[in-house]
Amino acid sequence: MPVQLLKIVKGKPETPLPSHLQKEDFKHLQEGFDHTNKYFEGIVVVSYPLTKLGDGTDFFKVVLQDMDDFYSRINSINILIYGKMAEDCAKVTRSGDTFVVAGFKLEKSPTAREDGRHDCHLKLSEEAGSTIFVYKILGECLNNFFLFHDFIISFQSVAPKYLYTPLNDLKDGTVVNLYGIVKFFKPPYVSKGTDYCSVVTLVDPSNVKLTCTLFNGNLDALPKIYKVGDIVRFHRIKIREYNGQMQGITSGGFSSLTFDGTVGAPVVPRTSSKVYTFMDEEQKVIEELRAWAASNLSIPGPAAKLSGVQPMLFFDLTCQLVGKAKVDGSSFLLKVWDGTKCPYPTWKVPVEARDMEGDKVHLYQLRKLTVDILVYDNHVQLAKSFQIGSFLRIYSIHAKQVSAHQDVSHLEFHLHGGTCYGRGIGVLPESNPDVKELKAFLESVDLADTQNNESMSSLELDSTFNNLTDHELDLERCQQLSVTVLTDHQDLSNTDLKTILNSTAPQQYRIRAKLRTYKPQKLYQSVKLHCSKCNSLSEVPDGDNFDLILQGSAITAPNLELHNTSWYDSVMWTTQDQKQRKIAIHFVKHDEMLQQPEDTLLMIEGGTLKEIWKLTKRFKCVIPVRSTDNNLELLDLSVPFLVQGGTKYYGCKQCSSPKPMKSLSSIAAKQEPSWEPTEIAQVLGIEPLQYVFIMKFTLVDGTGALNAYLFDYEKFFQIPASEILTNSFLQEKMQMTMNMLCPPGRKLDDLPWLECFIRSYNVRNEMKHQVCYQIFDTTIAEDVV
DNA sequence: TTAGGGTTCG
Repeated sequence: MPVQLLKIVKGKPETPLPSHLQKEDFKHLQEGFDHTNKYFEGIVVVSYPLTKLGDGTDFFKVVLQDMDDFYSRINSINILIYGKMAEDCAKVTRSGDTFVVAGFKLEKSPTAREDGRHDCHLKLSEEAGSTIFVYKILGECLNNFFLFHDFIISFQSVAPKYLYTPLNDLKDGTVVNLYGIVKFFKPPYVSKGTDYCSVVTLVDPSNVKLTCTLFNGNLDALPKIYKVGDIVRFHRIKIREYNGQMQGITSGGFSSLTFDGTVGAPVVPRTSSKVYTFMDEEQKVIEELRAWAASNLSIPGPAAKLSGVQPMLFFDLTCQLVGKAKVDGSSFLLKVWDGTKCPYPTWKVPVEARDMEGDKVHLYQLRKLTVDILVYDNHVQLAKSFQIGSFLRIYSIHAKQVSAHQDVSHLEFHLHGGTCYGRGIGVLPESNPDVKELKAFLESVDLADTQNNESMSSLELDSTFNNLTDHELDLERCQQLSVTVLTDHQDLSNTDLKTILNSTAPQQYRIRAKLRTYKPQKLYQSVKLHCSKCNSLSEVPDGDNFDLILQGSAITAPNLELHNTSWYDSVMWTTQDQKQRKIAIHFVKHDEMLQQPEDTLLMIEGGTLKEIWKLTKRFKCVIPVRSTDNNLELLDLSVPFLVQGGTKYYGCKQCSSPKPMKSLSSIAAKQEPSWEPTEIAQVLGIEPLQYVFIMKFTLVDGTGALNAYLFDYEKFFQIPASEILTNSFLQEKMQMTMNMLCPPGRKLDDLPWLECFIRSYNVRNEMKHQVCYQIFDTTIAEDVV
């Protein structure tokens, strides 16, 4: 058994507690100390039966022993728990469990003299805002997605088991516990009664659906479902027959946990419950449901960005709230952004400046990127309550195309009244992976960029326009200044193209010319892979090929003898579909411990493209592998040897000599493995290919025309070629840049000037000799991109 | 009690 397991068994949970909580020493559990944001941790040495106090309140008492000072004369303290928290806690607590308690009230213990324990006791209840984390003795660990599978599978939990009913086995009039995958949901909305309501349709591997209607006066008590495909666990849901079908409805004591449904994502429950059980079975069930869903349900892909909005359709948007304003009695304005630019003109809802809530400077800075979403009727009350800066997911926004005066149409965003099709709004916590991604993206958005480029993509219906549009102003500017700048050789003077064409190669020139046309016009076709060793260029393989090779490699089952080595932990499961595909994931360890998901490199056998893609959202690096008799190995070099973030890294077939995966263990053993692609490539014997833009510019200056090649990793467009294929924002940025260099439909006179360095060189083969030109040491002017 | 899934008044 690996050594790190003992660390957990001996009562040292590795789980990250909420970061604001600080550990409190046993000896500091005294009156006069401030225990706000403090927690105490101890082992349950005695637990008394659950009882009722005179007023009917449930009461549960345990004794916690301080493990930091085990041999002190006084090292235990009474913990008194009241109400529902007592009931919940009593169900799961056993001697030997570790308790972490926070938000407690400290009082003098009247029984200290008799029981010889601490002279204070701690009182906890849900009403007082207390929190209890219960760690089971056998290595269960809240929040820890790794959960040391092989360890847990070999032990049975000591806690009482809940029974879960499959959805095809529900009976009218019963109260049951169940699991399900969210097939449809309405985010909580204000009902016409006194409560919030959320409607959730679940499905499970029995392929039976169940629609549940959930009510609660407390928004937080309803399941925290963020997207279709999430997995829920409901406890104590009442089953009734309605219109000939089974229906779920909240009953007293209803509680829920929600999990991300993505294969390989951390199994972290989302819940507002202060106490909940979370055992080895949960981990397994969630993983099984994820695997079943991945092969049997079609879970929608990533949601649209504003840059990808389709007119006349409905879409879900993950965004940040920048401003809000009342409009009238039945509608309310949310001003939001997601860092991308909507390619269509969008409306601005006229509101009085004094009614607009939000940071004025921020609203102004983001004015070109924010969109106005008007929400109606039942959504108004909820919308009013949102904090500026919070992250929202707005479900089923209507992108309505409206033709206004002079046939100029614009897009309006409405969240219509009602809850059809899950129409609604939810707040996402900052811990949500989509929010983390969005936040990082928003921070990377350079506002100066969009201010200049704004006019290229849309004519805002904005009263700030004067006689000249920004577009015209830009053109005027371009006619005088160059849209490119030189990064070196400033002393060189210009040479006209005719002189260059009449000269011998090789030479270098500074030129001033206009871009008459360029190839390829479809910019994504300009991205190639380059091997700096053999200087070969190749096309970027498409996903279909990747998928085919993955399917081929999935035919061979993972070799169990290669599982769980000193440097990685392995998990394996079988898909429930007809293919019965076996998937194995090997999580690489560092210093015998698993790292946080965002730092983790994993290897996957038998996964599909979709599964690999999902894993890359959560984990730092994913390497598709296959097993042979003795080793884990890379697949064919037609597929990436590494997927990191959104980028697929390929190796040169000609120059690489792939080594078995165990070569990676040398990086894993390093002080702080950074998992740099170049380093990974090196130990795996891979000569990495670099993404590069290859374009042909036809340049003219009135004296002649020549074709010059652009060979650019990043410098010219200031966009990494490696990211362009997966980042729609960068694609849009590049398209805008090209539109600026070579505005479509313009006469030659109206084109902007480009200052460039070009070098001439000879290309000779048996048949002919040719002089070619390449652009170098040139970049797009800062105020253009 | 409320809602009981299946796009819109604006």
